[in-house]
Amino acid sequence: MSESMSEFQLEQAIGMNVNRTAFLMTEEITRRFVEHGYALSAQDFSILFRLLKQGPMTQVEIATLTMRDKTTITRRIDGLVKKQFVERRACQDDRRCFHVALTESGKQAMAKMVPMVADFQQEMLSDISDEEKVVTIKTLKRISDKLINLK
Amino acid sequence: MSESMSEFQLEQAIGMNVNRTAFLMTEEITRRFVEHGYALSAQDFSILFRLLKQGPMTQVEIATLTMRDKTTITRRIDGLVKKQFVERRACQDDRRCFHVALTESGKQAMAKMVPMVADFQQEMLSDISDEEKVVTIKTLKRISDKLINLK
DNA sequence: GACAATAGTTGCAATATACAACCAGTATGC
DNA sequence: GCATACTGGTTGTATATTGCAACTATTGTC
Repeated sequence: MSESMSEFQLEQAIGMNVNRTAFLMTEEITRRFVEHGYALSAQDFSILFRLLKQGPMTQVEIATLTMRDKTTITRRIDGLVKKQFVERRACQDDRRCFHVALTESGKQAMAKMVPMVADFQQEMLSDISDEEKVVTIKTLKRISDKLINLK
Repeated sequence: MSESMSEFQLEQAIGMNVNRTAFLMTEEITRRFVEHGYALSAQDFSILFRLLKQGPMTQVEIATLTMRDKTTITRRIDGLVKKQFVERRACQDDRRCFHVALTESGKQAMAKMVPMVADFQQEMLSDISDEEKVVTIKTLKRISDKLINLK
């Protein structure tokens, strides 16, 4: 069942490679954001990106998608509001919630940042064949799906 | 050169999948550590694993391998010393540095944890073919190598 | 021997996070 | 239609992780 302890190699381990790559990609894209005048975390970018693609959503929806506690999202949205990337709009039919939506300046910022991210990712994959990309993404998805099912 | 903004899909993006998978794997393995009575972060495990495989090393060496500031490592090692997983041994030939080494109880803990991690990773990859595993790890390595060269 | 470099620590601040407790509003059951 | 449960969001608080600046002690270089 289990590999023996002496056989287990960290360098060949999927976990170590996934973590390392995630760390380095996040670091580099954050560096590029800063370089272009956007002080934004990769996490915040992914929230903005979802708002761009899927339109306004409530904080609980964002919390579910990003797998964070809703209190964490309250404070992240506070930060994004302060940076004027998003605004909270009252829901029409439910006075408890907001629709968090990109502002005009948020949209303009995304028009700069999305191509930066797309270029960055293409750059990272430049010498990887299409088939290898597909396999890699499929494998990562299967692992994360499996982990979500465990919860 | 760049994909247009409207074409860029987060779900197909390597960055998003790498991050998500890293987050979920880290969360799950940490949960399993706790479940077995080891309150240890995945980061700390990787330090212990390196000490197990490569033997004692200085804090600066650990900082380089884990890509953290040496002050961060000072405090992580403080924590591992407090948990009695490692000890600082004076270097013979250089009175500035320590060799950080696994203690006996650290080795015993690793004898439990390494199979847990190995099993976990095998479990995650159980329905992935060998070839797909190889491709995935190779792709991740190429990306992280590329990012390290950027620095 | 003076000066630069290195290993490690400490003070400090920033960031990220979640849990508990709470408020306000909505939905359900009877 | 009222009591109760549930839901969306906020605030207080605590914890963890991290790095920079500044420092000490030691070693290496010229």
